[in-house]
Amino acid sequence: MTLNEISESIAELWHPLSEEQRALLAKEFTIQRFRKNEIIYCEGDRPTHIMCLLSGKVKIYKDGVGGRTQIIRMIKPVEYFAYRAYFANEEYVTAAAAFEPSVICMFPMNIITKLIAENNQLAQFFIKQLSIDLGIADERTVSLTQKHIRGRLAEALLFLKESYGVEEDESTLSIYLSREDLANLSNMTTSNAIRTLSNFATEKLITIDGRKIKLIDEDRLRKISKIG
Amino acid sequence: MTLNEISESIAELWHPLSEEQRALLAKEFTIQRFRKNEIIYCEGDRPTHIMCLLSGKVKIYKDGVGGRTQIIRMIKPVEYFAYRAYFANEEYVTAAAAFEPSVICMFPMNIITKLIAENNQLAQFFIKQLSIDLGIADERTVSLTQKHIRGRLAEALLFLKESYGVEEDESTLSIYLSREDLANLSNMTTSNAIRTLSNFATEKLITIDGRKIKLIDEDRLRKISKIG
DNA sequence: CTACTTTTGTGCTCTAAAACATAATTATAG
DNA sequence: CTATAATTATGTTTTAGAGCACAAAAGTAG
Repeated sequence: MTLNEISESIAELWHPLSEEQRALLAKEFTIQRFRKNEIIYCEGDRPTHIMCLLSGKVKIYKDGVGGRTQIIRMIKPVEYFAYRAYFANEEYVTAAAAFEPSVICMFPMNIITKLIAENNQLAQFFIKQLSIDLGIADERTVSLTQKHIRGRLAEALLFLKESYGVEEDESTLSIYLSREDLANLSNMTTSNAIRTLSNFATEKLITIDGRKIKLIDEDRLRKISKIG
Repeated sequence: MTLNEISESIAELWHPLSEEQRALLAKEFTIQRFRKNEIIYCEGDRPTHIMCLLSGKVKIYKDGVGGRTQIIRMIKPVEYFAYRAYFANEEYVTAAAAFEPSVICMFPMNIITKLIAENNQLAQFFIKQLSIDLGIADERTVSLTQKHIRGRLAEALLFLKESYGVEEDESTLSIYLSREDLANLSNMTTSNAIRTLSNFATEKLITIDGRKIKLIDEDRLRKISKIG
């Protein structure tokens, strides 16, 4: 990957910078590849780099009580992640892993902090991004605690379409998740994810072929998601 | 309240500013009083001011499906709130109300935005605050979805002590919540809050006298909260 | 003081979802 | 290719917690 290709991808971080600042950043970043299911960072680790997902798919998750895992959010290209803990001066409270082979660009956080101090537009980018994410987190708390299983699964399916899009047929989700990941995303047990998914298929809301999920009746899915 | 007293209170916003910037802010802020249970803003409202709670207690909450309410976070003096939606360029996704008579200082967000653009320390204050809040939201999501009722209630009681402190006896919570608010804070029905609370009393973890709650065995409460 | 509303407390019932059990199918490794 | 593990599928049981009913207590208003 050339520096040019990369600077295309990391636009939001890159654009606000002066030539000098870009030179500094260009000298310091590294690119790292992760295999399917490889862990990127763990809960309790000390954050050192901001990460930008160049290609692939990444989950941010948290292991809770009794071996259950909650997927907190999912990252798609070209999003930034892994910086919250550093700004809060904490260790990571979540973990991150790659769903699929992923390429990640890493910038040392101390450089980013320096650039933020010099460059107000960059500061504002982070303020906005954090604000958006906090709003999503608040919404999600209520969805996950109050909606019923069907509502939560419908929401998850629609979210996956929104985030990662569909294949050429316009309806097959581009992300292939295991039933377990789908369960961890929508706060239910794996067996309930399997059961509810096949109920949705029986009701002709979706079709399933292994991990391929095709959304057939989005309107009704939306309704199910909404009423909970 | 004199400007001096106020500038004491709103330190985090005030300190980073230059004389000129302080003058601007001093000209523009307003003070507003809210009665017990009065609504401060609603979901769907357009945000215009950042608020700083000078005295009193405020809840940020969200009404979900089927008439259930979730308390998302609680504000104590002297904390800032109500700014997230503006930064994200959204309407409020939550509502806010006063638990008790509260005094709130309001600054127009367009002034704050201007000050942020000029003053990098102020930008960094918001980056840090948002980062901390996002971490709390992530933790909370997992607690609320995975812990059992007893764990969630124990967590809520400990949180209330942490946030609002205790009275002179060193163990009575300074905040007097209705059972319903306690339920909405810990994601359960009112009857389960009542029941679980009186179980805790029977087990000598707490004593209850109306809305006065005294924490007796904090260690065990912590254990109950931890194991879920 | 009396009437009315809201909050708290307790018992009982019901149900959504977890837990468990067991196949069948599909990957993965040796 | 075979053995082993992981994932998916389905049926059954169990249970945590919601829902409902009702009474007592405490606020609030007229």
